[in-house]
Amino acid sequence: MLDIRIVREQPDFVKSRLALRGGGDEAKIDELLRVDAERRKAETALQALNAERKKLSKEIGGMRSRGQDSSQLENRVRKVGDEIARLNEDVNRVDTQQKEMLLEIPNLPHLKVPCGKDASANPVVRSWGTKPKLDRTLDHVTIGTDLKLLDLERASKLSGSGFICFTGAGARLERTLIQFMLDLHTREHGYEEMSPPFLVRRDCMVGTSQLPKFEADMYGLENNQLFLAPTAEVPVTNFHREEILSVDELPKKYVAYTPCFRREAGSAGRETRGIIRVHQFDKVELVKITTPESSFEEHESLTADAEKILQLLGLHYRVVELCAGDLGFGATKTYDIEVWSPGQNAYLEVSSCSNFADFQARRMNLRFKDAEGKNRFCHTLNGSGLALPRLFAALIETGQQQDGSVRLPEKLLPYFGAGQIP
RNA sequence: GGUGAGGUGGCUGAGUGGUCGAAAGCAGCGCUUUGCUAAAGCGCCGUACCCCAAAAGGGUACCGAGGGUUCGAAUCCCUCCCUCACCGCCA
Repeated sequence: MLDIRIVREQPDFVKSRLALRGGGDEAKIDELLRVDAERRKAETALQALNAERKKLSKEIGGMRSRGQDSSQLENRVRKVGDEIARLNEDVNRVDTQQKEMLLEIPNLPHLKVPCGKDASANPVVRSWGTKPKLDRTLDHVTIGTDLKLLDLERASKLSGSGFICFTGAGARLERTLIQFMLDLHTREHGYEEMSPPFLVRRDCMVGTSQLPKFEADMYGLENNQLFLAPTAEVPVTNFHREEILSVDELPKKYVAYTPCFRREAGSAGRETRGIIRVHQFDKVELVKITTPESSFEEHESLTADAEKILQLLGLHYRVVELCAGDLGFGATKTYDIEVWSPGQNAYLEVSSCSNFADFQARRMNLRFKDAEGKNRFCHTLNGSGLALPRLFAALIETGQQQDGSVRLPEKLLPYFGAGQIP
């Protein structure tokens, strides 16, 4: 949620920043300001009437206690009360309208974010390793099915298309990767492990800005008052919603493994083969809550923490910075980490590391008390560390051998108990 | 799922229709006293929003949330949310 004061004081700046996203949101600003002016006008009038009623009611109290007749005054105040009721409705209506509008406006891209319309304009920030030279290149579906690591046909028998069932060594590899990542982030990177609920309230989904705009992409239950979390970002970031944290407990660093549930309506296309885009997938997520002063620095280290996984697994990847037009709704700055998939002959996004600045914190009223004792909004960040199915795919595609087996990275040996499959 | 008890400031906790944004205590901040510590005394100490060019200042709202009754609601009524206890069911 944007700070209405900034919108009020620098509307042209806000509009020009929003325009960079290319979503047409800058057109909403004038209407928002009109509603804001209306709201403040109605509020001021209401407050004046409230002050009058308060004063007169006290007089009535005084007269009664002295045994005087106050009926004339009471009649007068009753009229004021009627007026208040009427104005109150106006204020509530306009206030709600303004809040709803604010919830639909995306975050401003950070000043240093590159301009560009879509993913093709995302600059590559760095890359690590090189594309492996393979004797043959099968894709993960073929490898996985041949070695009985996963069974997509039977999965669809259970849940329809877009679901994975890992089997045998595949299921073990999935579990191994989760454990490996959690251990690394907790032991080496200083994150606190959390195992949150997978179902979250509507308020939480609004807090991290999945709602109201993207309700169609979410799985809702209980008359849409409860949702299957599309990412651990939702329960973990909202863990401290409506709290005032003390400045010396920041930054908060959490890591959580959860399954993630997404409808991804209308996303059929090139990326849908195999396990690349599914309705349920596992993910280890990193979340930080920081001060405004340190969030960009923390963003860099969070991204590095996620990259470390790929480095230890010896998988080639690159990091791209999202241009303004490709930025997610709530993010002010984002790095995507893309692992190389020999089978797809493409880079696959396995992590999206974003700084939301105070955008989410405003929505969830998450604040901290600074050194001067003032309450200020926190900054929130998150990034996958990492998303499992695509990592799984890259891993078995990169490790595939001439004889049909898959060699696994050494680092997984103590976790997996074998250096290759089968 | 059933029954019951509750939700008041950072915390504890008073307050059942009027001058209550809310007693008191604790914690915190400042000052005085003091060789230091301790102790004591005095003072300060919520948040959001609105008005004002700004500051100073002023105002309104907030006692879980939203409605209602009333001239006036922390206090009475309704709905919802949450917490706790016991019972039932259950991995």
